[in-house]
Amino acid sequence: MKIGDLAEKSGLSADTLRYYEKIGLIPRPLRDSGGRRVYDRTILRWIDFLDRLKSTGMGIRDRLRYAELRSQGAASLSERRVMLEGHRDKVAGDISRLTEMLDVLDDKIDLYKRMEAGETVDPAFENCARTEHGAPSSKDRPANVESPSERT
Amino acid sequence: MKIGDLAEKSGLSADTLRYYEKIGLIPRPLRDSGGRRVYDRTILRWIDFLDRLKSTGMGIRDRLRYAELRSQGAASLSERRVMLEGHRDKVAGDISRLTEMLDVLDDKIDLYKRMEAGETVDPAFENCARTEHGAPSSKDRPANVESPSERT
DNA sequence: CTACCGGTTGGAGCGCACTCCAGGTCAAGA
DNA sequence: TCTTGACCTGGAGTGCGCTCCAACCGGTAG
Repeated sequence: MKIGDLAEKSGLSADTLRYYEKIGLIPRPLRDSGGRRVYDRTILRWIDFLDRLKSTGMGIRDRLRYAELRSQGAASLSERRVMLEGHRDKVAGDISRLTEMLDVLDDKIDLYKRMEAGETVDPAFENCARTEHGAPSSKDRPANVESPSERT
Repeated sequence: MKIGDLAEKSGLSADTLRYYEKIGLIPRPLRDSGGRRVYDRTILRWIDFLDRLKSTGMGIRDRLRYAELRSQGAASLSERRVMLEGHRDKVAGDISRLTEMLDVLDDKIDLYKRMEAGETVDPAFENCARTEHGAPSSKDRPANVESPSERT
């Protein structure tokens, strides 16, 4: 497999593949007689996994560290496991944040639909949905203000 | 509320708040007699919502667009709703991707644990968990290779 | 009066993750 | 043989999202 084929199969650009190689995310492939990279198709599984790590929020530092450990073979197994466990927890946290946001968005979309339909809705609830209930209280008013006009 | 107080309450730095103001994410606040920014506490809800948009993957362009629409008031309601619906779908997609990854990670962590325990596991399943089953087939071997030695 | 603290501005710098480009080599098809 | 096109290298450039800095100002406590 040449770099163009791999690019097509992996969804990354040839530039990105060379970049990943340069920084050490993917191992240096063999070369053909003309000096061109020749990839073993097993690299695809690794790239897929890397991609998943990335798309689930693992930064390049950690991916690099993981790649380094991987290249060290079986001796790094437990360290890799620890990294994966850490990432697992991060992903679980992200899922719950996103799920919360889904509720917020649904509420807000609903609110907007009702407002579009001409329903009278207390606009004080804007940007409050499920995160901060209630309209702003009148205590704790801003003091020291020069000219409290012009409300955006 | 001065910028330092808002920074503390919002979790953003004063620099970031000024930056958000500069690019138009948050409206220009009033100033006191000394030219210092004085914030209405309602800004906190907006900042919180912006933060949620950001932390759930909405880029700065879209947040900017949303902020612009918001500043136009009620006339932009339906356009904002459309944006939120788009984001909602994106978030829902992200949740399913993350949930998939959670499974992949759990499988992989399990695999590693078994390997650490000395169990004989086919290493061909590395980086395959739930995404690509089976070991690499022997058909489709890399051809045209000069020297298939030196395996990283 | 002076020191200090927290604010002001414009602009430079940074880390991530690519992305693009110039200028070259090489193999295969017309 | 000539041309085409994929590939090579090193390095510059890009967009996001801040973050830091110098140099300055103004109110308050000692």
